[in-house]
Amino acid sequence: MAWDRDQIVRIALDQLDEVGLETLSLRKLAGRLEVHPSALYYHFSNKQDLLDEMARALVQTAVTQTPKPSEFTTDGLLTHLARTQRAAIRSRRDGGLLMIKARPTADDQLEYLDWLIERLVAEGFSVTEAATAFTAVSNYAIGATVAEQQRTTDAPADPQLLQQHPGLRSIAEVTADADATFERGLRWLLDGIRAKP
Amino acid sequence: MAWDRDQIVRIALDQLDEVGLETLSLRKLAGRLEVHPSALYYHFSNKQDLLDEMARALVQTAVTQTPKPSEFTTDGLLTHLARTQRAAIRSRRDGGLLMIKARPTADDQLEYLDWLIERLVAEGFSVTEAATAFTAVSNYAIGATVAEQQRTTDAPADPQLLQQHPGLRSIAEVTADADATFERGLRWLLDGIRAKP
DNA sequence: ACCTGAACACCGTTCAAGT
DNA sequence: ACCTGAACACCGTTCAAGT
Repeated sequence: MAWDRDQIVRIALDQLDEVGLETLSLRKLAGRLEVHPSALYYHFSNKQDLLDEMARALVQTAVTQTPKPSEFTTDGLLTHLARTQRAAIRSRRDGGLLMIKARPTADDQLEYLDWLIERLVAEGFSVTEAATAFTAVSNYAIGATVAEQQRTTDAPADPQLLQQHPGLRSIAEVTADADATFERGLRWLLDGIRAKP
Repeated sequence: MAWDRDQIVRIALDQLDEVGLETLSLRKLAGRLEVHPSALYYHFSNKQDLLDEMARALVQTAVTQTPKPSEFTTDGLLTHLARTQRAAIRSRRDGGLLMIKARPTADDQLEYLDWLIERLVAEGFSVTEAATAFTAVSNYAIGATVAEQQRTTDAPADPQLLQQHPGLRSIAEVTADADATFERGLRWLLDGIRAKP
């Protein structure tokens, strides 16, 4: 059996789902491939290179799988962007940490990015506004989804703390519905963007 | 010389600034303290415990140092929240990664949180709205600042890619002014929150 | 209370060599 | 082209023991 990059990335993503990013190691991955650890350095220049490829795979499948906006309005486009980022992160355990630690530059993501900014400009944005809006929405989506994902990974909040801090309790109650919280914040941001100035 | 937790945390934060989170190790920290690695386990139950304490220190000094809002309006309160999160992250190398990997529960941060939600309710928010707004602003601030910080850590984008992708180029140009990008996205979000519904 | 010393079970990475 | 095998310089953590 001779492995190639894509196969190794797929199996590395399986390992990620099972053990998490912290415990993901080249040595264990090599063990699963029934190959010596050093063999991985034929396919990847180092661990970071593998992580970059894994993140690229997440984004790529999220871009293709998230339903395209039915209308190319500002709202439709930016909502699609946000949901795509969220889907990419949620598709794997520790997907958020992976996306943060990996360098960007997924090739088809760049096409998507160019296309989206171009369409925003067609909707009446200046290039600067379009790029700023893209950045804001993307950062919101990633921030919200990473927090949401960490919440499932971390231990639940101490009940006694919840008792003592009504603010914390109300946040815990609200964020229990991750979808609604994400969408509401997104809508607020989009409302502001639509109003500009 | 006998160390205590606070001293060790301070020196660990210095080490973080010098070597980054990836290369921060208990062994090197022990070396700097002129102590055997195992000695750290007298003060901290494990590495995560130390990281939690480091994150707590970041947030604590950011909360005390960020100028309090002059007016307790919705805008003033939430802007203060966002800038505090950003200041905490930016205060140290890889501060964003640290805050994401650390469990929350800084004690005075909880007081601040309760106070802020209470004040938002006094401004006419329902508890659910206040908690959702808090979450949205906090997630935006963290997402934006982590991205901003990674940008300084990672290698700059390949000039050839910038040439080929006008969308990417416009984003690079916009995010070069990190302050302006952060503040503009924040204002959009706050505009949407103020408009509710 | 605070630390030493030794040990255990791991890591990522390099490099020469094999087929 | 794809991998082995050995080695290097590291990790976090445990535990008995010292002072």
